[in-house]
Amino acid sequence: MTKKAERTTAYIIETVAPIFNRFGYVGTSMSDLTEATGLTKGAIYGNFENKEALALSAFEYNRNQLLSVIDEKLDVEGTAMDKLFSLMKFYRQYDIFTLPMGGCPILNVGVDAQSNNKLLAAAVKETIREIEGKIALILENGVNGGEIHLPVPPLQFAKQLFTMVQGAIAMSTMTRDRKYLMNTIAYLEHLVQSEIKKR
Amino acid sequence: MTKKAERTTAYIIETVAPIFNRFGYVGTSMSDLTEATGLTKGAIYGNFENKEALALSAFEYNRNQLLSVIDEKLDVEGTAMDKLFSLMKFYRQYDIFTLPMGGCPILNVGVDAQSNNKLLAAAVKETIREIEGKIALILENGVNGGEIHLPVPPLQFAKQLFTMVQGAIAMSTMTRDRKYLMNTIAYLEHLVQSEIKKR
DNA sequence: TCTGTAAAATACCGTGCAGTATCTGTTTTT
DNA sequence: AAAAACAGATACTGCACGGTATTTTACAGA
Repeated sequence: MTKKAERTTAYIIETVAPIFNRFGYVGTSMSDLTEATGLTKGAIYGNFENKEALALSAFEYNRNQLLSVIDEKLDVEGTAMDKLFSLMKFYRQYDIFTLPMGGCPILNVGVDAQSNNKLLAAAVKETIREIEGKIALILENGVNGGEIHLPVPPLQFAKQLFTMVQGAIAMSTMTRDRKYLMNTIAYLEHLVQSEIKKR
Repeated sequence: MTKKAERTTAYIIETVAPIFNRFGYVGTSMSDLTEATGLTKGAIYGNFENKEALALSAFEYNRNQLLSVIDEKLDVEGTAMDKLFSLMKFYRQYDIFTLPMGGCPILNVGVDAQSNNKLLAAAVKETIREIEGKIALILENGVNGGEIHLPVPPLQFAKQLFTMVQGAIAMSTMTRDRKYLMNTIAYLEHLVQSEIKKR
């Protein structure tokens, strides 16, 4: 059986992660966290060195959730095109997916931490790199299999795709209008279909 | 001659605007502002009701700077295509343009204020609406003049364009890599050229 | 130059912050 | 079941926060 402290640590992280993501690093106080967890400061500081370490763990928790869903969506059976469409279908619902975690962790933490917390900012940067890499890999396999052709190198195309997706997320977040997400993904599906698929 | 207080108010706003934009509403303390301005709390609170009112004025100051540059770029002599390219050229340098104001005010405030400050969040939403409207107007004139054709209504096309631009801004900001901006704008120029220009 | 007023400086609230030393209760091990 | 180890609660620290009442200074109009 897992140790008591391990379970408490896990409980704290999953409770605290959406709060940090939603209100930001400076916008979240330790008393917000004791209130949400029902634990005292003693319990939290017994499991985490300080606020920054907790915030980092919280981001990593959200990030891991996101990365595993992306892996799952890209791991579907089929062609590179099937995988890409599977990912697009996921992003069409991205606002709903990220609702329980308090919004897009990449956007929220990426913007919030930019000037307030170098550690978090670096973690976001790395996460972006990873996602772009995953998409690029699919594209590369598609090219090598003779299934698709790209006007630019796979990684650059992946970056372009992800930039547009992230733009849609940003606009949907700021305006609270999910049409940005829907319309952008629809456009990207059209783009992928008509631009890179060999006929 | 302008009254003393008016000049002080203006001085406070322009000094404080980049700080609020950079560090966010909760991330900026009144003592940060007294330090930056060289004024005391008495001076600041004599000119602004409270921190929130000051933050709102600061955002409006940045927003107005941005909107007037956009107006200027869209007011160039020539066709709708000329105007669009003029705007794209501006966004290619957007990171440099926004450097003295502490980053993109739409992205920074839009994300930061989302859960911390309804007033600011609403102001951002309205600013987005205005910019989209300005772009849509150019597109509409281009369509009416028989210069361009659009696959969707002007406002929707404007929203799509702006979403991609904002995505590039977000990615450049988060990764501190301006290539996202360059590549995305290059793509958009190609898109505009090939998709909507009548030949 | 004098004087009334407007503007800015000062000194001070009360509160909430992150963090901690210590104590108590609970597991786990023997 | 007793001892040892660990987890969590309590109570507290010093400090920085936003905001304000009051005093001092600078300025404009006569």
